[in-house]
Amino acid sequence: MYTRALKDKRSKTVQRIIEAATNVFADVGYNGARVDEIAKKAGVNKATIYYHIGDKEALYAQVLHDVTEDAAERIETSVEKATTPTDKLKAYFLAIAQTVDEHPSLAPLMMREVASGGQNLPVVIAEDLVRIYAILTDIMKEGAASGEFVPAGTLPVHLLYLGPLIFHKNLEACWKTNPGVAEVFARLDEEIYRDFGQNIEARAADEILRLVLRAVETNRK
Amino acid sequence: MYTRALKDKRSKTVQRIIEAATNVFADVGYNGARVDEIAKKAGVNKATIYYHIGDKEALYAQVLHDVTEDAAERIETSVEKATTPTDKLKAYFLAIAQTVDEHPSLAPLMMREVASGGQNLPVVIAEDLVRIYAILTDIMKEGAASGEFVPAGTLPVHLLYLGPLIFHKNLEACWKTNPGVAEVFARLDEEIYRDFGQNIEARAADEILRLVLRAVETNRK
Amino acid sequence: MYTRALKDKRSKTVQRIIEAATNVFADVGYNGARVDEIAKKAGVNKATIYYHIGDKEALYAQVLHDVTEDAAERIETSVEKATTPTDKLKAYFLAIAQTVDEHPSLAPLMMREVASGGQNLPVVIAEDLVRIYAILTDIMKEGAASGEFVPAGTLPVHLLYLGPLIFHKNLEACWKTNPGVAEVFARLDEEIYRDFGQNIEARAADEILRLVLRAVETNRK
Amino acid sequence: MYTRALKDKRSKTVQRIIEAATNVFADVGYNGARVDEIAKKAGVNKATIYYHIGDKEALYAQVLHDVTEDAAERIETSVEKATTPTDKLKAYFLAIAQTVDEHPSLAPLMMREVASGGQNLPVVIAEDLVRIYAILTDIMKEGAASGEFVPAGTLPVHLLYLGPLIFHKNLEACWKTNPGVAEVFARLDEEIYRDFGQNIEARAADEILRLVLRAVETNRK
DNA sequence: GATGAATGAGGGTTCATTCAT
DNA sequence: TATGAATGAACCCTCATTCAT
Repeated sequence: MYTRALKDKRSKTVQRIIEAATNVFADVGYNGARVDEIAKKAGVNKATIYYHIGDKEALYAQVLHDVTEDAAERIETSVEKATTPTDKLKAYFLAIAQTVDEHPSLAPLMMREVASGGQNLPVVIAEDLVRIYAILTDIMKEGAASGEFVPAGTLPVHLLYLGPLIFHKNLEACWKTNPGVAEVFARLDEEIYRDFGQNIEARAADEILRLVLRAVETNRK
Repeated sequence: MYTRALKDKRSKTVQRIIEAATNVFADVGYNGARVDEIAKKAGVNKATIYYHIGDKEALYAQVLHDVTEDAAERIETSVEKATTPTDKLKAYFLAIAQTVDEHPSLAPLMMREVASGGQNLPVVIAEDLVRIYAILTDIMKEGAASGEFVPAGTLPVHLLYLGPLIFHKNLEACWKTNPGVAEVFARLDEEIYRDFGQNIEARAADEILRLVLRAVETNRK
Repeated sequence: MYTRALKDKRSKTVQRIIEAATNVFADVGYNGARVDEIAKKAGVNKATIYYHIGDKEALYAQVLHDVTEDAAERIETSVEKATTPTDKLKAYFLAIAQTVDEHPSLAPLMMREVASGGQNLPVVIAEDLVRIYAILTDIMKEGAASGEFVPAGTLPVHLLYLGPLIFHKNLEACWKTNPGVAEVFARLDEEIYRDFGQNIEARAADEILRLVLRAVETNRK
Repeated sequence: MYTRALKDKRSKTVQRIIEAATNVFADVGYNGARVDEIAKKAGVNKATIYYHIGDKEALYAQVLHDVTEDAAERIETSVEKATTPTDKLKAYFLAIAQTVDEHPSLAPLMMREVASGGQNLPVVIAEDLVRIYAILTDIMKEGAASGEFVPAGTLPVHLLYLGPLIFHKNLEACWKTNPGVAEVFARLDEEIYRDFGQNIEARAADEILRLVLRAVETNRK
């Protein structure tokens, strides 16, 4: 909406910087990221980043805000369209999954941020997260009131879906990146595939969603 | 057992180094950690670390291995004592929770490692993880065979518990560390406490366990 | 020629770095050289060296290349002007002597490089040396064919002049530098001076040239 | 003689240290040598070296002295057996060649020492060298007096043989060590071998000797 | 608006040397 | 006599940041 407009008004240079920074931060985290590399990937001089955006921390904040804001908007829109608590909950989770899918940088970014105790987390981002969190709080209250859901805290439920999802996303990267580890996990993959009788990567999000709904809903399938 | 004996045989110096390194890595991750600081916290010269253990990477491996090996042993022992699949699953999860509780560094360490795609993950650690993973595979197969569990992949179930647990552990740190973020989340906390009518921190692990069991068991309470 | 032009286009900073590096490498060799000292002597920050040139090895390569390239060009030009094999041979040797004279760093640099088995010798330099070597090969063939020279391998003849020349150049430095050694050699110097009836330093190159020509030429004087 | 006796009296430990040090210094020079590596190759603890011999510099002096002393003795013995100046000169050169052959470390050691202006050269060594040098001075005087030799300075003649010899010895190492350089020089080797019609390595010392004698003798073959 | 050049402040690692045992 | 442990002092290199142009 208005934030979108703001983003579109950004100059080509700034856009390229943000994009490059997003990728680099996602790949190697805040501490691992090099301003040099971001500048190179953006095709601009290092000093240009300082001119347009500011220091490394400001750049990081910008990158995080871009994606959390997007997530908040998408979730709000999705949930509004649903009617029953169950449908709203599904919409909430699916919107999260979609965001994570479309922003491959989000998963590692979040994990790292959480892992570091939010040291580099700007307040703007926290507000985005609160906005998202509030939506689920409403859904859970409504579901518990109607008897559709087991009474459960917002945070546990949120994490029950987000935790496995993010972990799984990052594990895929682990398997692809680290040859030594990949080799060791190879045996497991076979078993996993056999368990599901199909490709685990494609099914993982669905499977997690199924389990979380079983945990929350009173009505068993 | 024998690994414990090995650990106990370590010299005072090595013990102090490992301990300091564990804390520093947990606090700021691999990239953020400074060998200088680890040495200082251990009360030894920087070169002493290189003499006894090796470079930064070797030190990291040692730290990770110490805790994953411990976890693997604890889980194996716990699960062996249980009989039914449900009890075994509970034992499995509780042993994980205990390990995470006793090693406050484990949660951030794991998140960061996963977030970075296992870039710094030594193969020794991967083997520990495989060992753990194999235990759950057996439990899930047994439970599905006896009809006690819904058929479910090992990985989703593992992550369904570990994901929320680790996330929650780290979030506690976030709340305590970051003043800006803490303030924003303050409102949420109130609601959460009201939902449960008690201290969330104490209940979180239990609540997650309850939900995961609901997700997996056919006979839900 | 064109390489000269290239060198002249170098910025003041780069020129100062190369110059300082040349001196330091010549004084203490590759292993003994300290990047810090080179930076200090060049009057630039250490990082500036890395910005403009690269790591220590690249700097060394640049320094060596500068002088070997110069030598190759000078020798080629000199030899082209001569006609008979004997004159060409003299021109070849004199050009070498001139280069060694004008680049006081060359002698120690070469000895050290040869002494270390060419461990730090970049391929670019090797190519310069081959270029030089090829010239002598032609001269020797021509001289042997015309009957002016004894048949002799290129390498022995090259070394027959270069070896004593370089050794002598470095020995001068020994005498000047090391007080203990100088004292011991003092007696010898007296005898040497008496043998020649004049200053050895001034005559050394000439004397070596005379002997080498006697060794190679069929026609005795 | 008496020095030999001294050497034989050295304990096994000291012998092993000296031997290891000789090899290491020859391979990588004084600056490149690591006390750690010498200790390892000698199979003793690093501190043992300090206990028995002293610091790195003392160790270096010991190593150099061992070999120069040996050379001086060998040359004296050889030359004493010869009668004519020509035979004495040959004996002198051959004894040098033998020493260099039997102590593969000597060539690089000398080059490096000379290259560094004798910075690390202990006075004991200088005395050995003077002793050697004095022998040649006598031979040259006798030969010039008898008319067998062209009048020539001791130093030029000494270097005329030693220079090419040492250079050639080290170049062999260059060719074997550095793959990049070896490749470039490959073409030359072919030509050299063709020139001689046989293996250059085996003939090099002979060829150099032949040329030096041609340079010095009045009666050239 | 954009950049090439330059740098201060470390970062990880190495190494000759010492010392208690 | 011999050693494992420990260290201070560097060493090479990197990187976020600034500034003149």
